[in-house]
Amino acid sequence: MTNHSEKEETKKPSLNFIEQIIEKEISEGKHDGRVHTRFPPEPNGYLHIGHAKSICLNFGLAQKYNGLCNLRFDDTNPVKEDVEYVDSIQEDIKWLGFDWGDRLYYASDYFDQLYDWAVKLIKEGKAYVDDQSAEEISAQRGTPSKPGDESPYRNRSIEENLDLFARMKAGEFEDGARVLRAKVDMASPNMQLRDPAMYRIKHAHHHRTGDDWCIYPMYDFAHGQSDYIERITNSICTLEFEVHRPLYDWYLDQIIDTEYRPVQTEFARLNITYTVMSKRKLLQLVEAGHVNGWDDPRMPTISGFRRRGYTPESIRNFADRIGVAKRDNVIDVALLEHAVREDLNKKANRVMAVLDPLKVVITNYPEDQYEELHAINNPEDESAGSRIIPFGRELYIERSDFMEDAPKKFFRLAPNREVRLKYAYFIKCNDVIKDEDGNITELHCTYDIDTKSGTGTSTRKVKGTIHWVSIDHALEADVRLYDRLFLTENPDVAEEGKDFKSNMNPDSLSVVKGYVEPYMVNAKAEDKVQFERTGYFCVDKDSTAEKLVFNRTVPLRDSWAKKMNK
RNA sequence: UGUCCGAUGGUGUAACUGGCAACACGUCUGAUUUUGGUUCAGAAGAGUCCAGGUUCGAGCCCUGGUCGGACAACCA
Repeated sequence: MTNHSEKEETKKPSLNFIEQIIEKEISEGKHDGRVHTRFPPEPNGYLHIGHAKSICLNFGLAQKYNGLCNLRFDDTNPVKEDVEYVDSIQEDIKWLGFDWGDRLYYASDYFDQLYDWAVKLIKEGKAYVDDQSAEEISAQRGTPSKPGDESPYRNRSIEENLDLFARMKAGEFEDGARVLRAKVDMASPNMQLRDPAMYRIKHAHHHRTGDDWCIYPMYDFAHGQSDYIERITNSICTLEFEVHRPLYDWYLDQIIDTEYRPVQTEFARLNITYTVMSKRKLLQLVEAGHVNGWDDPRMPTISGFRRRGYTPESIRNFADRIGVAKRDNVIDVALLEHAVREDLNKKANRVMAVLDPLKVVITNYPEDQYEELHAINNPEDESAGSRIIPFGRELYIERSDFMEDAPKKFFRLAPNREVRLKYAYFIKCNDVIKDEDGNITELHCTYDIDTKSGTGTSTRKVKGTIHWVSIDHALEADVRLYDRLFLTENPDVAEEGKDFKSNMNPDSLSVVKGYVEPYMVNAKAEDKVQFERTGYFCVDKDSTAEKLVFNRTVPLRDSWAKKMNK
């Protein structure tokens, strides 16, 4: 055995810091070697690519270490939550390729247990009912550098607290009239520990428990306990919950009577250039009509990416590559685009489509004659097979593939220059026809019958190959050309008095009428193709037999355009 | 002004109990190509926030700074 291969075998795959923690726990026999994670969305919006990172992390860890991952809706605030979101979230996770088996849970499943634990805390003198308003409590909380003041209700008798809390539950009080607070430490340097609210009164209809409750637990009083109930080993969340961890542990300390205890670990959330990533901001875009719903292909939501033509594999690969760490990060959107191109290059059939048509008449091709040409569906995948393309006297080519005063390096069509029509013949441009305003309306070309594709009869070579469609056979299609939603790398940096919306790209969507080869007649929603030399496209759900609709997923890399810009 | 967290090429992530800073994206060359795509070959780009210390040896350990982030909803 060579030294080299020995090294290969012994080289450990690099682990992210959470995997290191887990492997250490396993080696120490913690949790009996179990790994059980959970993905805990609040059903108050659609999932975005940042959630995809968390989903891939939590479900991925469970897969890797032979464990389980639960789906748990964190539904403790009925005024913001809705079944629409419960449904879309499940659909998106499944689409991404993950499965929670029969472990679909809701924090609201635990409301009775949570209530009992709250009563227990009251009985132990560790919780009290506060009659003050939210404003008063807030005023007493102090600041990060100044300790808070204790509530005048902090030392009520246990009996009175028990009575008041029962009456809160019974609906005797109005929203906001009272709140149950944990008695921790108003002088704690950690603001989260300054007697945090455990329960608040909300006479609101809950999407699952209906009108059973009019008091609802806060996130902090529900989350750790839910983890505990589900026997979660690793409770993984984003960095902003780091300061909550002492409270997470404090609540657990009050209720735990086993050796087992869940551990919270935090990682940095995902940011992407030219994108905003908060549900609040995305909701604003939807509600203000800046986009057409949560699944608008310009949205960084999972449903938006799905409609845009991204594959689950590409998103999972992306999540893999960005890694997991604790420092703030901004991922270049080019990495995401690379991930889709890489996947689609292998999977998407090639098809010819002209998006900005220029008519070409092949003057030496007989009128009313047509022929069928043979085309490869995917040069990267032989099993994709081949198809037939109709060719005739009148064609469309891309306007950008013709230049009247072409530089030497322009390998496309120009007066007296020759190009190959992909899968067809060489053509030479003889005449440029213009209207009275000088706009080019038509090209007259001649073709060379000896250059037919695949015959090998041509001895000449030509530098460029362009795509085309036969006018008589092409199908008309609406093609939606999507571009980035924001003009600046960090949309949150805005001028004085303005917000992220001032950085929106006014041209993030343009719809053009294009022509595609007849092969696409039976295209179904979410079908993905590459329009040869243009980009990857996906059939939109708005598409019908009468009117095809395509969304541009991502353009092809274009080194020519790059050169032209210099 | 308190507590907690973080700092490695342009970006992101690695570097096992200290041992010549690696991989990916991006950028740039060149080759191949019936997609100016793909593929292939190659290049440039950091000496690891700063200052001390421990050590034969520090990105990793210690001390002190600097900078950045999080925390003051009856949101999650």
